[in-house]
Amino acid sequence: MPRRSEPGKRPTLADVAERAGVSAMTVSRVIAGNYPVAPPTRSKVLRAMRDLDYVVNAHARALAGATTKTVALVLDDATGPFFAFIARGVEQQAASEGRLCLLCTTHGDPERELAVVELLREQRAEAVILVGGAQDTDTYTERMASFARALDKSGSRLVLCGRPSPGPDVPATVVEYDNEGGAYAMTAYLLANGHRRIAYVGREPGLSTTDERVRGYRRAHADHGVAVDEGLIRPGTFTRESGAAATEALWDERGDATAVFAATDMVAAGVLKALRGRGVRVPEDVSVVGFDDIPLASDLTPALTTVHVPHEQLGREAVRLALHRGPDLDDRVVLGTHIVVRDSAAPLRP
Amino acid sequence: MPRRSEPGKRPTLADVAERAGVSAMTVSRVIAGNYPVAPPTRSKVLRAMRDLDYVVNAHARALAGATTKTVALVLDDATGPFFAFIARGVEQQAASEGRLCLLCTTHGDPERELAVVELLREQRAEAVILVGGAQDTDTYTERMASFARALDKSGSRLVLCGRPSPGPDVPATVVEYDNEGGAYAMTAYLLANGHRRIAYVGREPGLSTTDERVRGYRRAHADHGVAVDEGLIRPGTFTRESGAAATEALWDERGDATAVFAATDMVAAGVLKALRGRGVRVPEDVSVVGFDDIPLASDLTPALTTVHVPHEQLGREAVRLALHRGPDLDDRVVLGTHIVVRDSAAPLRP
DNA sequence: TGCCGAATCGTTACCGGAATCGGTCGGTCA
DNA sequence: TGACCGACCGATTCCGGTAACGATTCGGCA
Repeated sequence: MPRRSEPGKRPTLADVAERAGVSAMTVSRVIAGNYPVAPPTRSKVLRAMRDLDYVVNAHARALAGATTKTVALVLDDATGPFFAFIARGVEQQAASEGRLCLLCTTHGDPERELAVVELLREQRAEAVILVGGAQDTDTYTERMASFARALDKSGSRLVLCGRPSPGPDVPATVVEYDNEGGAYAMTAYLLANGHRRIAYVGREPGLSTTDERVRGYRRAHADHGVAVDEGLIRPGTFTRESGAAATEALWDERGDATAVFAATDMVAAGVLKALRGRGVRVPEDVSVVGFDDIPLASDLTPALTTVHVPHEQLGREAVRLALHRGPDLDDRVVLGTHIVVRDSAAPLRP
Repeated sequence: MPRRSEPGKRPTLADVAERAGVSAMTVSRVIAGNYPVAPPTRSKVLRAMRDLDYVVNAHARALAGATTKTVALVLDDATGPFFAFIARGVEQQAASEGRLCLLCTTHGDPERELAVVELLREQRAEAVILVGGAQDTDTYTERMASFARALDKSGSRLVLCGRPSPGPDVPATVVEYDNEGGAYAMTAYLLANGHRRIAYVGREPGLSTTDERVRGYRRAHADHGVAVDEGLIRPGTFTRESGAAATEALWDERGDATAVFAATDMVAAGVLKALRGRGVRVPEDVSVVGFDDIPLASDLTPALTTVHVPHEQLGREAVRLALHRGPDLDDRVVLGTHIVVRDSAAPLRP
């Protein structure tokens, strides 16, 4: 028998069905829209739905076998310089595919990352998108592989976004961008402008991102027949302070670099600050370039020449690939990067 | 009879129960932990859960009457200058209260906002947090009231964050910050520094935020016995370009302002750029101040003196208030603002 | 007139947990 | 010694949908 609508409760399918004088199944079909329902019946149902202010229960629907229509985005910290752009890409693509987006943060804590993944297993999200963040590479691969398998068992797809692939035979999707190519192009640009002593500032040890960028830096040197001066590759973290400190140290030690390739735009901001403090003019005396193309880059003085990373597209692709997977679609995509020329780099002056 | 665990399926409560040799209810109690279970029984159950790699189904749980443990955050655009900070506050507080966070964006489109609210009604989110964004004030109040009532019927609480209250008798929670007070303090600061002709740049018509700030601006003038020169209050939107354009127009028309109060930091960036273009020195010739205290503020040259808005706390309070409501807790909270003195404002020089 | 298939709609059986209810068992207290 | 209490556990029902299958109606056509 159809459940009568008690006053305090939210209306259910059965309530709508009763009011419309049809069965619950018919109401369900009207909502789904993928099954023929006679027009008069349909309008009766729609009317009842409106009268009762009925809304489906997403959880009941999810439980009954339909998909959850949910993707989850996991990032270090929502306030990171470019996470917002990835989030926008993810949210937009998710919305356009009729999905809702769950947001979690880990603050770079692997333990919390694990807890979050467990939480998302409970949620049965269709995709779990892990974004960026520093990784200790020794356990990274197996951690990701374990996440991928666990999520797979719960019916979710793991997507690694801007993170290295955990290797083959792991049920995960990877969306990366061309770190090496970007660094190569930028280094080649500086070399073509006559620079020969190009410092690389902010090499964070054990971070694949850094390794790839340095690889591009080296390859560009090799292709231009220029030997890399190892003393110009300076370690550091991806912060403004680190960029400033590394620059101070470099100039204290030797002041002969004519260009500085900062590991990130944030590092470049620190580099610029340190150089300004020393009275070094940019780009007249020294050229400075960055990587990422965050909004800050165009706000700096001088506006920063940098490598553009398609953050928003990264997020979009992550959702797209996770949702429609097939034999024709690849499990790994590498998005292109390109340099953006602004005012902080100039040809070498004799 | 307990359902036997078919190979392909995810394990359920019944599977765990069967393996542990107890009833499903007992397993449920072990998980909930709020009901006595004999230690041997408990460990048997825990073991079975581990063996089967069991995870609860959040949707089944939500359906069975427990709460959804979910809050929803709705904002214009994740890449806005301070939305990320609100998002961080919301996510952190949600996480610390054991809730998951749904993220939706509207791109300032009221129609999409409505669609999003409907979607969230289906999700039965415990709280729906609407953040900032431009509002056409004529229909705003009734729209919010309608949202509040609709969500209330679906068991969700509407939270307006940084938005004006829709009035009493509406089942909504409001978390605001002191726009008028911040503008008052900043204007008073400039007046105390000897400035008498203080331009207000970026009054966006029909936006309550603007109205409140201008009110503080006026009140400070009145309290200091200084007449407001209406010609110094300039309209505009909250963008860099608008700030630059308004400054150009103002200086073309009259160049006698000794200080500029920009409606937002972003506007201030435009003001600074326009002044720099005209060779006007900041703060030697003209003082410039902003509102919001976004990261950009400290990156500008000179670093911007501005009004700090506690964005992160705003998000945190939104979740906190929505979750534990009671007769002792208020439905409306106004967070304080305060000025942050940096380098862009100086005493008036004779 | 009678058969057949398409169009519609209802019935039944879950989905995976939580809550209610009731019952067993060991021990306390008068 | 018997009433009573609290810890502990299981059967049952319900939550609000969906999928699969069955039933019914009706027009076309032989």
